[in-house]
Amino acid sequence: MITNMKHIKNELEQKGIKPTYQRLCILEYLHAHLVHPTVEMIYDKLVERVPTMSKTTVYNTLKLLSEKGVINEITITGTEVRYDINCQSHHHFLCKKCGKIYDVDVTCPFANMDHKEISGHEIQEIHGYFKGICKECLTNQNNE
Amino acid sequence: MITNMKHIKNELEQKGIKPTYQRLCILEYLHAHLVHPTVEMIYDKLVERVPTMSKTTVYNTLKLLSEKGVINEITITGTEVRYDINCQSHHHFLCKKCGKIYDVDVTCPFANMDHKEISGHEIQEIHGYFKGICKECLTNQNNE
DNA sequence: ATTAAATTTGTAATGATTACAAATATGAAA
DNA sequence: TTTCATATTTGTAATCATTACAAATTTAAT
Repeated sequence: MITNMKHIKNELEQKGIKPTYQRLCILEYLHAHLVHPTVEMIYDKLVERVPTMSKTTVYNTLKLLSEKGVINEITITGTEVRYDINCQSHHHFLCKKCGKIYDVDVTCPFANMDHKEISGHEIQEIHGYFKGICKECLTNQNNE
Repeated sequence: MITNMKHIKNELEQKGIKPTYQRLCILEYLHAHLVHPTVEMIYDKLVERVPTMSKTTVYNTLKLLSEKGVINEITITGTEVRYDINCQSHHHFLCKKCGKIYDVDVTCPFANMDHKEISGHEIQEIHGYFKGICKECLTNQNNE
């Protein structure tokens, strides 16, 4: 996947978002880090390169990108929002032990749902996720 | 559904949870209020009947019940956890406008999944939800 | 260069949740 | 029943994520 600044600038412009430097940095970070980072993680890394970066800007930008459909909010943990670039529909797996979120390769069962409503409610987003113990933690358990 | 205290006491005992008065009250409340309440909502109502009830107890109890599989944590909103008695597998719809969470009557596509693992991760919970604008808010919009 | 609008920034406030220790209730043993 | 150990509950203080807000800065158009 080509994710240089020029492409990211295009991505923002196509969605009608003014491509400011901060926004470019934040979106680039998400393209480069597909581990579903928190606001904290994004801010901590970016502030190293861009010392004037403010955490409020990270919040504002993520909110804007989310509203415009560029990224997704992942609300699995209940304590903090994680962020994901909005690519093809996929699901997530949250490890209850280490807290890591994995992409899961199951095709969303509702992705090709012809109707965009359910019980009269207008559907805008479809989410699915699993919780449990991840592969890595399972093998670690056996070695203890 | 019969949800008197005796049945709720049994429910707790069968799961190996000591049926204290506070726990009975909290679980009874969840049985009687299937609107996916927050901790705040549960506490505010119960403290009227049981003035000594502490919010920490509500937190502790909900955590315990959740760990024992008696109830489910719903982490759709990202800002607060909602609670649900753990009945048959179902999905949820969150209205982005009014914040209400509806039960949605779609059979979980993964419910009868024969394998309890995915990509090597051990599956303990399966969740699915939709976000959008609910029926009620849609009709209200048209009247404004 | 000027000005208005949009964006960014820092700080303070809010709200949910957790930590923790004291108080209380429970249940078994004497 | 009394005593003692353990589990539970309670209240307060701390923490952590998020939001509110106004001042500072940047941007874009005139």
